[in-house]
Amino acid sequence: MLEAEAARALIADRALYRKIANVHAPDSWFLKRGLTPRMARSILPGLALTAARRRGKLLMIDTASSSADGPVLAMHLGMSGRILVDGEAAGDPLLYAANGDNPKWRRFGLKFADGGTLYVRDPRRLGAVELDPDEDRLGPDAATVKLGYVRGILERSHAPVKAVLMDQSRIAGLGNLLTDEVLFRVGVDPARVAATLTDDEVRAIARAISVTVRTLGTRGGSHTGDHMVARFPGAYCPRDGAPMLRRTVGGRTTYSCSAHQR
DNA sequence: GATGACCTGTGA
DNA sequence: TCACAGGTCATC
Repeated sequence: MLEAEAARALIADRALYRKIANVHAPDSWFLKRGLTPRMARSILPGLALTAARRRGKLLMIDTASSSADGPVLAMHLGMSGRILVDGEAAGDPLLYAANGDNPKWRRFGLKFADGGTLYVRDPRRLGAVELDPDEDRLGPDAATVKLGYVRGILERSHAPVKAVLMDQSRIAGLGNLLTDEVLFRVGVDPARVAATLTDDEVRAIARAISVTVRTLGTRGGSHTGDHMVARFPGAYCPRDGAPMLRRTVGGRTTYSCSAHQR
């Protein structure tokens, strides 16, 4: 989600009000929910980008012709995707992904009438492009969730707290690393059953979500390694020196401190 | 709600 | 050669 925000800012900064001349869509598998390369090539040229929005990890770019609004161009970066505008990427290098520039990793792109480009570079092909996405499949964005809402979803779930926080239909934007970071900061074990959290813990979590998203968000992305959670086998907690635990929680590799996360 | 598939580059 | 990383989706 932090990468998505960096990408959104890059697009807002550099790609708005530029008219699409051509569409590069060499990978039909990368287009989702019925969109085909042929459709993209017939619909998008002639439109200009008018706004760059984001909900969780989903990037949404509004388009318009001179006379009417066009479709919303939605892009998902998966875990290894990046946006490049005129060949330049936003944010820092990714932690778990290739950062080279093999042309075959360009899964989708727009060529602007002024000669510039916007590309999605995604080595692992887990990203996606679609038109007019259903935004409501996502919960409220993590940057704006309120205490009452967080309390509501936590107290009525018997899943591990980490699984609840990572569920995009409940809160949009918290991925594996960011969720570990939030729980590390508040000292809560990711495997705790959500409904058993105390009100103090729920408050701390709600607060940590917005603080963490904001403080890490100003530094480019959650894959940059700019974290307190030490994510490698045999690591020790940077806060108290206790051994870090490596487990699977909510279906994902999870690191937590054996001492201060309870 | 939990699990495995999807996909592919990386490093051992 | 193989385990592993991640977000999302279909399936149990």
